Amino acid sequence: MDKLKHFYNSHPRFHVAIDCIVFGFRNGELKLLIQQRNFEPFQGVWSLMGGFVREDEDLDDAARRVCNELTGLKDVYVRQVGAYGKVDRDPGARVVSVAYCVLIDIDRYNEQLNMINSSYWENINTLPEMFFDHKDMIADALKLLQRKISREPVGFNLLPPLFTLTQLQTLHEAILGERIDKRNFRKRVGEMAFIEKTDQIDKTGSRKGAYLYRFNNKEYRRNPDFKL
Amino acid sequence: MDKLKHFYNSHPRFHVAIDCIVFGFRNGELKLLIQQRNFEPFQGVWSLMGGFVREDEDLDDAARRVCNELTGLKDVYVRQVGAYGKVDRDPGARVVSVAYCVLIDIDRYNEQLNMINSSYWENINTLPEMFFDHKDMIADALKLLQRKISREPVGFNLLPPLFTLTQLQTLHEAILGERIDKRNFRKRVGEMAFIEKTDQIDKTGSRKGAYLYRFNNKEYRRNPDFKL
DNA sequence: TCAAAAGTGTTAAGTTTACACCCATGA
DNA sequence: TCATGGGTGTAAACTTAACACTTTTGA
Repeated sequence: MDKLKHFYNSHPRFHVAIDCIVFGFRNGELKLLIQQRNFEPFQGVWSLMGGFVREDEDLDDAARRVCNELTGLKDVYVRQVGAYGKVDRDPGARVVSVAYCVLIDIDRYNEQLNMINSSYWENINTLPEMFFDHKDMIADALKLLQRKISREPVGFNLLPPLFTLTQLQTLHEAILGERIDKRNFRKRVGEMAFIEKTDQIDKTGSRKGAYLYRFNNKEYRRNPDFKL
Repeated sequence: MDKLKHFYNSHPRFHVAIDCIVFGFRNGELKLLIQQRNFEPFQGVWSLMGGFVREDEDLDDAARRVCNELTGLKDVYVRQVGAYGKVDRDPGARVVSVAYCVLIDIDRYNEQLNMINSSYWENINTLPEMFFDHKDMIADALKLLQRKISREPVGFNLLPPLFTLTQLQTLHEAILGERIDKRNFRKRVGEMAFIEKTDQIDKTGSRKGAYLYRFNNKEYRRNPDFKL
């Protein structure tokens, strides 16, 4: 067994960090929660929300914890994007970061956290310069999201429990970066029984008002045919 | 600066390993290169080909090095699958593994390495029980490969420089796990100028002989429309 | 009364699938 | 001469894309 210990000890050890690409959707815009570093070096530089993995924590659990610490939210959609391990990607020490794509309903986010964390929501198309490889992580997370949004019901994690079809369509447009035909989009939504029309109407978006819809996950699991 | 050091030191450090899912293709079968552990604990258990990341090495470079050590090959297709970080996934120490999907032309592999590494090529459908989460890594690597094979010219990395259309089709079938219509497949190949017919004929696969084709990467970059 | 967003079907174009026979060769 | 894999085209089914007007209501 000592031989075993020696075997492991002969190899280096690195810090392992989590970086969260936290997506939100508001006013037809896809936004990211980013943070200003409040310590040297690179104080003031914008970066993703992150934290270190603990000794007794699975990677995925660490991602959920870090995400919870930064947003105050639990039961949030969290998926791994990948590992980033350039030698000098962190100025202070060798750090391997595992990036996670996080989708939240921005209405549930407590804006006061922005004071505490020196963070804010920035439109994904107008991000400032960012720390080392964080732009790469964001690009990869966005690609992941673009790939998933049309094949799995992940978009609903970015919307409130009740949403209009215009909101849903605008969300898809913001993620895919292209316009979608309204009638074709609604035709496809209509074919999916798990996107349920309620009898409630949202009047904030127009004078006429629009029906509110709901994602029914039980119904989705019964018949998971998703294509948008 | 000391404050900075202290900041990093207050967080734990882990071993970071590379695990290679090495794919090969021979006799119409998709195969994986797997290895029998030659040290305790779990001596004799089958595992992926792996190694530890060094202090002065990017993750991707480590993957290429490990892959080179195990196959003797350079300039090989290597793509990250993801990071695997369950607390107890390695019995000896906390190890975070980054899995890499590796595609090689099995003809270039020196079979004598199998003696040295206690490794062998096993059909992907008849793998033995494997070390901890290695089956998960394999499943994820295969999904990645399935996703890519129809949209990018990655399959050619698994074939010799000259190949018949039947070989190419059988490769796709093995990766996707389903039969493909011969005429439809060849129609699509015919539309892609970068899959070039040579005037050479392979007689090993049939009495009649089949034309050999070649992937032209320059031509592909000129007009990268891939859809198989 | 008018501006602004909601809602609603049809047709053409393009893509995908299904399908069967002849050919060339070596044994 | 025959068994084996190589090579070839067409038509139907399905999917996707393009397109414009009416409705409701608050200001």
